[in-house]
Formats: sequence, C-alpha cells, structure tokens
Amino acid sequence: MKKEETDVCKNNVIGDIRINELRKNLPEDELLFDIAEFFKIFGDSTRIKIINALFCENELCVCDLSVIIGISQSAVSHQLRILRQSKLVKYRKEGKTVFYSLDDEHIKQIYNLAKEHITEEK
Amino acid sequence: MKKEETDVCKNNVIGDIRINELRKNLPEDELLFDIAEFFKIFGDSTRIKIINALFCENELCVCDLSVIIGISQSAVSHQLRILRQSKLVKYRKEGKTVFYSLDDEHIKQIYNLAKEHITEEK
DNA sequence: ATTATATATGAATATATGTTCATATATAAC
DNA sequence: GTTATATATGAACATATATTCATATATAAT
Repeated sequence: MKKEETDVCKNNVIGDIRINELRKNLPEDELLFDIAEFFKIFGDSTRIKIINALFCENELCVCDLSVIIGISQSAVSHQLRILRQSKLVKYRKEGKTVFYSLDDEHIKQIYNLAKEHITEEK
Repeated sequence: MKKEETDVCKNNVIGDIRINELRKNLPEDELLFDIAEFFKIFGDSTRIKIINALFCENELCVCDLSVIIGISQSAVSHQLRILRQSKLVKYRKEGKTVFYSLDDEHIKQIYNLAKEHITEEK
C-alpha cells in the first residue's frame, strides 16, 4: 500500500509516475480558481446583456442601460458593482448621472469567441 | 407621456430614438442567454480543473482525473456529465474504463485568453 | 430649504448549483 | 454465478447568487 490517499481506484491507467507529474505541474489551485471566477462573471444573462450593450454604445448611464436591456435599475446597479469590482467596466460621474463603459481589452476577444462558438453550433 | 413602459427615469441621455434602435438591434435574448450559459460552464473550479487536466494529458479516465485534481469520483462524474452535455468533452469506453478528452476547438482559445488575462493582471 | 432624480446598497427571499452519500449499472475477474 | 471494480446518477443538503423591495446618498432644480 504505497499509493496512500491518492488512491481512489485501482485503475490508474497512466501510472503513478505520470499522475504525480501532472499533479505537480498543474497550475496552482489559486490560478485555476481565479480563471473560474473570471468566467463566472460572464456566466450570467444580465451581465452579458450589460456587456453586450456597452459594446454597442460604448458608454451608457445606468438608467439607459436599464431601459435598453429591460432589467430593473436596482438589479443593473447590483450587477454593475460586480463588473466594477472585476475591473471589467469603468465609470465616470457627471452630475447625478454615472456613465459606464468597458474597461478591458480581453473582454471583446473572449466575448466574440464565445459568440462565434454559439453561433457556429447552430 | 409617450415614453410609456420603457421609462424608468427621466434621464435618457442618449435619446429615445437611439434607445429603441439599440433595443431592436440587440441580439435576441436567447443568444445572449446561450452565451451566458456557455460561460457558466467554465465558471466552476472543478470543471476548470478537469478542462485543464485534459489539456495536459489529452485523454484521461474518470478515476485518474479524480486523483489528479483531487476531487471525489462522484463529483467529477457529475461535472463530466455537464461538460458532456455541453459537448465540451467527448468520451470513449474501453471495458470498465471511460476515457474523456476535450471536444472543441474553441475551448483552448477561450481558456488561454482567460488565463492570459488573469496572469497579466497580477 | 424642499423636492425630485439618479444611483447605490442592505436585507430578505427565491432559485440555482455543487458536493456528498448511497446505490445502480456495466464490465471484468475469479 | 459471485465478487470486485469503474462509472453514473438520484436525493438530500449546503452554499452561492440574483432579484426585489425599501431606503440611503448625492446631486440638481425649484
């Protein structure tokens, strides 16, 4: 019994040596966690609608955003906060109004790849 | 009062005409929903670990996968089902053993873009 | 100052999602 | 056939997440 706690089944097709190699060379959990968290941001209809709208108009105030995507001001604000915290959007204030816009080069690429993927699939 | 139900606030910075233009030209909700669903698949640590492991080894059985990423066989199986249903992985059976591998060209690109994004950010 | 407007946010609620546990199924070994 | 193994899956549970509602805050208009 040398395989200890890593032993879930007796199959171990690729062999202990390769298994341990893989286990060691995997990116640290933290990186993988961060990647998952990043994708999670995109994994919500409301946020995707916001992102999409900001692609089209470049800059929008909360109110107009809310009307355009048809979601309550409160819900939009809540989601904008998440997008802000992830640094995916930036904002500027002008009087009472707050204008939001996209704040990341990668977003467009990633978003478009996904869109392509979905569209091709059909 | 012509702005009717689309009227959430009086701000309407970009104007009704442009608002309605945007509302009409937005991709249908369904497409945006599908895109969000697609990202949702990547938005989980366990699934990202699976995807990452399959990048490294190309093909892995459930058991070895489970050992490599350090997550129970049951949880891995459940997540593999989700990945299967989204057609992100394919599998082949060999006796008792089931081998999984990635089944999509786009995944690598999207995954790598996200990884880049996260790494650059630091 | 008072009132109206745009946005943000806390709390409550509802819903979705992931894990575990127990167990089913399928195949292999004996 | 019986037993062991690899995988899949349903149910229960725990946790996370999004929305709504009420309200706070900040600015503008009167």
